[in-house]
Amino acid sequence: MDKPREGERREPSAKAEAIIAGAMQEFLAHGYAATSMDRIAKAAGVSKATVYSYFENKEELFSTSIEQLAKEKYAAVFNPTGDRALEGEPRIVLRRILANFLKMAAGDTQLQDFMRSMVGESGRFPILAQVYVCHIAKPVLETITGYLASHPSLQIADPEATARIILGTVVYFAILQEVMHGKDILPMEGDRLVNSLVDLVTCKPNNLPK
Amino acid sequence: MDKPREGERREPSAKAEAIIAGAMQEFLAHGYAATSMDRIAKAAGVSKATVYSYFENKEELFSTSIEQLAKEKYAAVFNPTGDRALEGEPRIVLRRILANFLKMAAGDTQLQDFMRSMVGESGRFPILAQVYVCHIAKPVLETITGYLASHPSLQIADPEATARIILGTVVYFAILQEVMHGKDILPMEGDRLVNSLVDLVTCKPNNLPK
DNA sequence: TTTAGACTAAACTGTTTAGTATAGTTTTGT
DNA sequence: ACAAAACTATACTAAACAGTTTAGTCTAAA
Repeated sequence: MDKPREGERREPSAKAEAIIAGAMQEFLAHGYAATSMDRIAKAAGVSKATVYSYFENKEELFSTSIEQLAKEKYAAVFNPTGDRALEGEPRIVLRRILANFLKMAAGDTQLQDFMRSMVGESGRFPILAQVYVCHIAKPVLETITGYLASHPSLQIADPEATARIILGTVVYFAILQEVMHGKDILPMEGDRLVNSLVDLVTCKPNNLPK
Repeated sequence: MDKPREGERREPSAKAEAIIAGAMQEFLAHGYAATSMDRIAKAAGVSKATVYSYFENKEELFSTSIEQLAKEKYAAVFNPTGDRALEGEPRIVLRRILANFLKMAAGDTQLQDFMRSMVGESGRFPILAQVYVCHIAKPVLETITGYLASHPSLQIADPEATARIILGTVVYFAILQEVMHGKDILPMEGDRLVNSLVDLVTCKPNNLPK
């Protein structure tokens, strides 16, 4: 009659993983309020009682799922080019990293749904906002800031503010084009934006687009 | 027994306005799925039957409310300084407009909730995304682009891309600081960002912050 | 063979929902 | 003054919801 929760975590049980996977799918597709525990159980191929044996309630399952997704997406967006992604001529490195982010954002509908959930539920789930700020935005901004500051050839007056400009430009572009489906109405090549941005921050706007 | 809907719009009835106001309040506070029509009726000081006499169903009321709010917020954010906001030295004009936007975004919690709803519900309500793209993002980008292009002294190589950089920078800053409550963890003065941004796009990064 | 834990399907509780229907009350124009 | 139109309050239906409980199945170890 005893359930597997007592030791906090016994092992990354296959059932628990299936439940989280099903929960992610449903929460991302329908949002927190419109997703039922019955649907999650069905999507996970598991009984509802099993869901409740692994997770206290709907809120905990939601938080757990989205927090894990945050880790996955962070890793997926910022690792794929390997740890040597920062090697090379700064302007080329910047272009490659930013273009890669935009490519990911355009191709990964789960990432788009994740952005929607994060922003959309941040009011009712402040912990999600905190996870985003601390575990995604902060390390990314610090990485960019550090990179800009450690390359004097770039001549960045205020690396911290410049990091905000860089991240804001590409994230809002992804939101507008993909999340809000703006690319049909306001088309623009990601590379064009990235080139303009890199030219701007490296203070070398020496050519017209294309 | 006949209800006032037959002629599409009879007049901006006080009841209809009250219903929309109540709906906005509840939808912004709790999101679409978690808002009940009973609560909207109560918030509007109106019976539920009256709500259904003015609006077909929940979805229509939601769309109508958010679309109206989009108009109001667009006007509130981009008009308050008057039509002469674009007069004066370009760098000062840019600084004033961007700083004003950030001030609005920081002080208007309804605007923050509106951003949350727009992004959060854009997956389930594509029409909202369309309203945002066509009636907010597009005119704003065109205004900025036109301003940049019509001031050759600014030396903007690609005004269209630069407009995206400007808007993305300030909107994502507002999202990160206010919507996601990042200002407690990653504090930064809005003016510092605006100064860096304007220095960057006008190609005069001639001073360190403050 | 027994036993304990993990699991399932299904029923159940109490609440909430969208939307409708009804019957009575106020407002409005004439 | 009067009748139609607009409105309110309330009750209702049928469905869905979170969360619990029950009764029973499967598996692996003792």
